[in-house]
Amino acid sequence: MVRTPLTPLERERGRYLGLLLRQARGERSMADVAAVAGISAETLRKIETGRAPTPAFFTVAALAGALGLPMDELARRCAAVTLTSEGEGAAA
Amino acid sequence: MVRTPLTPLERERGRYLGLLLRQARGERSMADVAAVAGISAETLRKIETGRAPTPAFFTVAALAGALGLPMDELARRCAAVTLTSEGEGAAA
DNA sequence: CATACCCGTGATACTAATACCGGTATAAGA
DNA sequence: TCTTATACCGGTATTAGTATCACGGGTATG
Repeated sequence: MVRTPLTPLERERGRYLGLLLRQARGERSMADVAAVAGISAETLRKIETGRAPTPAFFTVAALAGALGLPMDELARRCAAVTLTSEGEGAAA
Repeated sequence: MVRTPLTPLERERGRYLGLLLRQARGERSMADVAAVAGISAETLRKIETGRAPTPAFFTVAALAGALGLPMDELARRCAAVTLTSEGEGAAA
């Protein structure tokens, strides 16, 4: 095993990141936000649904910019998920 | 071509990101910072030298935390590289 | 000289991100 | 009903990140 597979906790953290991004997107369409961020709508959908739990730094940066979200805020809240290590709620 | 290869500009941006991280590391050793961030020293080396130009979001988040750097600052300065699109200096 | 770090590079292994395609489902509107 | 728009899902293709191993150079210390 050379590259460690993502742990369930990392996947949970990715789902939570996607949830935050989706909430920030609000009423705007995926295609719109993806176009502004310069990524494909498919990729945005995968990130929002947590199927791409560890997206690239600049991908998140572009999304955060398009959504008006501070990245440190995102990272902090996702880190909280990792610390609590609940696994089910991922909310609050 | 399904996944777009990294453009020279994206690689340049990655080199600049690595430069910023290296500057922030200062006198500390790679092994120390990598251990604190929870990644391997080899990976940190690749990121700092720009051989991994688009690291994962949480990887950068862990490094930023270990180095006391704000991620928004990092993203902003790297975005400036992309905008100016110089390609050689990558400094200042 | 030997030992031990620290950094750099290359090769290798394996997983994951990104993108495109087709299909499906749902809701709104003519 | 038919069309359109949006989003979800599966598969597929390709590139890239992450980790380990091995080797080399540099520096410092015994």
